[in-house]
Amino acid sequence: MYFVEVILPLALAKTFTYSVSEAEYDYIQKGMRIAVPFGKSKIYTALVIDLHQNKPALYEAKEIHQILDEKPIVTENQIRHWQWIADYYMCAIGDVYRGAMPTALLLENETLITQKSGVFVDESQLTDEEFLIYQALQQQSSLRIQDVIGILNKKSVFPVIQKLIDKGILILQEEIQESYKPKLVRYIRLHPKYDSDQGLNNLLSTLKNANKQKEIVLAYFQLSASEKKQPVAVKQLTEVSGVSSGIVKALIDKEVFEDYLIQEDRVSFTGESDSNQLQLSEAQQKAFEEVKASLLEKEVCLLHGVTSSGKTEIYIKLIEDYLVQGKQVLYLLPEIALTTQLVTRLQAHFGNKVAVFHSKYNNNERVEVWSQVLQNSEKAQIVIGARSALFLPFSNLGFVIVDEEHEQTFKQTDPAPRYHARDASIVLASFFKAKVLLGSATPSIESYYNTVTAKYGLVQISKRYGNVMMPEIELVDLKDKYFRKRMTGHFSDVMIDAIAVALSLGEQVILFQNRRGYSPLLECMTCGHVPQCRQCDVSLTYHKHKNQLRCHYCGYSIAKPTNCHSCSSIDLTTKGFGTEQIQQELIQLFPDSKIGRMDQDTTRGKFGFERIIDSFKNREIDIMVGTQMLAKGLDFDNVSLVGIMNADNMLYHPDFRAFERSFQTMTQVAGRSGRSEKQGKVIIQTYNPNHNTIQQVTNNDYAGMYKEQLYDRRIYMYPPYFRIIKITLKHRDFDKLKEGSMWLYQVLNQNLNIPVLGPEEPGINRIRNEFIRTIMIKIPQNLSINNIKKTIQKILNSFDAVPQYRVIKVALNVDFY
DNA sequence: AGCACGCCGACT
DNA sequence: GTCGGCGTGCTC
Repeated sequence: MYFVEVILPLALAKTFTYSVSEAEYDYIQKGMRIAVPFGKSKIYTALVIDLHQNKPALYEAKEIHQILDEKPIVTENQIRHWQWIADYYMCAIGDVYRGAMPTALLLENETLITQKSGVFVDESQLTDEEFLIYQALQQQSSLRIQDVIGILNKKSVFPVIQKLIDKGILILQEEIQESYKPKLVRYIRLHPKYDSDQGLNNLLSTLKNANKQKEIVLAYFQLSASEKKQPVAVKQLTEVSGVSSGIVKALIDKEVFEDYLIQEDRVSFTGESDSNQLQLSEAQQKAFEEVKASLLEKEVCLLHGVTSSGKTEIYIKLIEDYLVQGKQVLYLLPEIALTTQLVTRLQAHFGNKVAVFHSKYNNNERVEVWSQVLQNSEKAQIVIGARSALFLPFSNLGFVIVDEEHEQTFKQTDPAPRYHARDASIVLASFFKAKVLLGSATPSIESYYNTVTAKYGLVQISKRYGNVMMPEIELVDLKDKYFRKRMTGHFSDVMIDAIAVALSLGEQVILFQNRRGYSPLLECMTCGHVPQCRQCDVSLTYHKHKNQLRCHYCGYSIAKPTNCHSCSSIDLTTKGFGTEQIQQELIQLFPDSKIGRMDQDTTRGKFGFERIIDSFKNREIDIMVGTQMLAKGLDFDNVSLVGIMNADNMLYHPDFRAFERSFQTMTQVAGRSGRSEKQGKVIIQTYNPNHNTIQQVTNNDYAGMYKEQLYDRRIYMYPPYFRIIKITLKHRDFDKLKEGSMWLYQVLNQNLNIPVLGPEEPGINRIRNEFIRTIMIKIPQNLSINNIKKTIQKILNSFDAVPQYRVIKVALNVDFY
């Protein structure tokens, strides 16, 4: 009796046991995928994590369906890492497995319905519905369940299908197919019979009367000569010669050419690495050596360098060191939008050793990077990616860089696993005894605290690269400006003058407004009614360009109403403002300038972001208006002015990190200003010019911000002194949710003996028709987090055992960000 | 998580 | 009478 232990891509805490034959047992290795039947009709891609001979006592193990791999595609270190993530972030290992694998490697079955062959069918014996299915099968050989639902126009199609099976007309087939298809490129070469000179002469004479064909042959010779014996692709040939592929085909038929296929990487980069030695500035060189020294002693080092201090060059130097040792390097970025810039820079040094992995890559591309990393291939020595890149099958990881370490996008919030890529990568690195470098101009309070307690090393750069000065920051008091009527729309006179000066000098301007859309609200002037989302507890946002109202939580949209839904008044007005309105106002103020906008609405699609960035870099745009997307590590060399339209809406978020984040965002946006020969300028419009955080931004006072925030965190019991677990409960029934969350709160509070807060109704208390309550648990640093998690898990299990409450959806967020 | 089974209201 | 609503329980 032989068995395998597998994990399934489902939110189930357990592993499952299947039986295998002796031959299969000998063949299968840990880390291979197998297809297994699960439940009545499903087939899932399971991952083998163990092989054994212990027959389960309580149930009969099913047999596996098929083996999908020839070699393991998941390493033991990965499984160990996934297990750590599941334990630490309190989710099922199946959640991690599903989130970690490229979807193309995780196939489910599809039930196909086909007609039983050689059976006589008496059509008069069929009901109308049965006849419809039968008829459809005369057109196509097989139907999917989804197709049948369409044909019958109803959901419960299984009874009908079952009857047809009983009548012996249909059979069901379970299909599971690899969806990864290697990319094949068609190449062409001269037929061997023309290899000799004699053959060549023959060839030219046979083509004497075929001009087009002769052109192609000549183009072929040209290409094969210039490409230094490189194979010639058909596509290339038709492009160069300008002749249609039909003529190529004619020549293949004539046996002048022969074609062949080569499997090609979708994700390869052409381009040579320059052998130029990267020259570090004195400050960079010093930082580089300090980081190296620090990493000799500690596993993790924080590189705190002000904006534009040239951290990337230091990373590159460090990467070189690890590549020399033959190690793999993982470079994590908060935003996939930033990868293009970085990839270009890294390729200039490392050529084809750079691979990219992120969620905007399509399935096939992701599978290719996965297998290159697995094979420790030359092409994937350096992997750049967003947080999910940390799930790749590294075998020889030596160095991890987490750039813009403070960014909250490193923490996954919605589907489980709710992991923090920075923290999870530190654990991953420890499995390989690899080193980690965190980089930021505005480190998170947590990471900086870890350097103060000497857990991490710390290296600082306080000067910008090339001795560029830090920008000069000017505050504009909005209260005063409105009082003295010096405002035009949302622009103060100071801001308008500064923009005009910058434009007149041919310099570019960035304006930051942390809210997209035209204006958040549409309000009725007669009755005060504000249109709300039907499914969520939020007001709809007005988007002028599309003339519609949209919900930013669920995407629901309606056309802009002409009169109030409540009182039918036509006197509607807009309140507040977003990027779109700023853009409109700018067009009025600076009609001769080109104005661009960068936010979620304008950067959709795979290259949306790059397009906008490129046109700004190429100076096709004079003024760029954008949300915090602008704050993330982009380098522009002609921006002399940065304007922050309203600093206050950031400061007053109901969140313990609001001040830290405001400081980070403003400092990062401000950092986009400044050029080599001239000090940059930043103008911040605010109602609170004396606010501590605003002052800290103005004085570039990270230490002051850190000290003040740390004090608050201790007083109010937040990280780094306390770990936070946030529990979110959701249900459509308001009263049931209220009761259930109160029950859970009370039981947690009685059993934990640590601060438990809530159950709280969040500011937005309904999304997609579900009401929401949250409970926060604060765990002091000196207590065992494992024991507390065990207790929480037990309490959640008993919550689930209460019949009224089990329908309430519960989500756990460990280290809530 | 999905999915089937099973028990109740509203309709061809 | 059926269709489909969702509460319940299980999946190796």
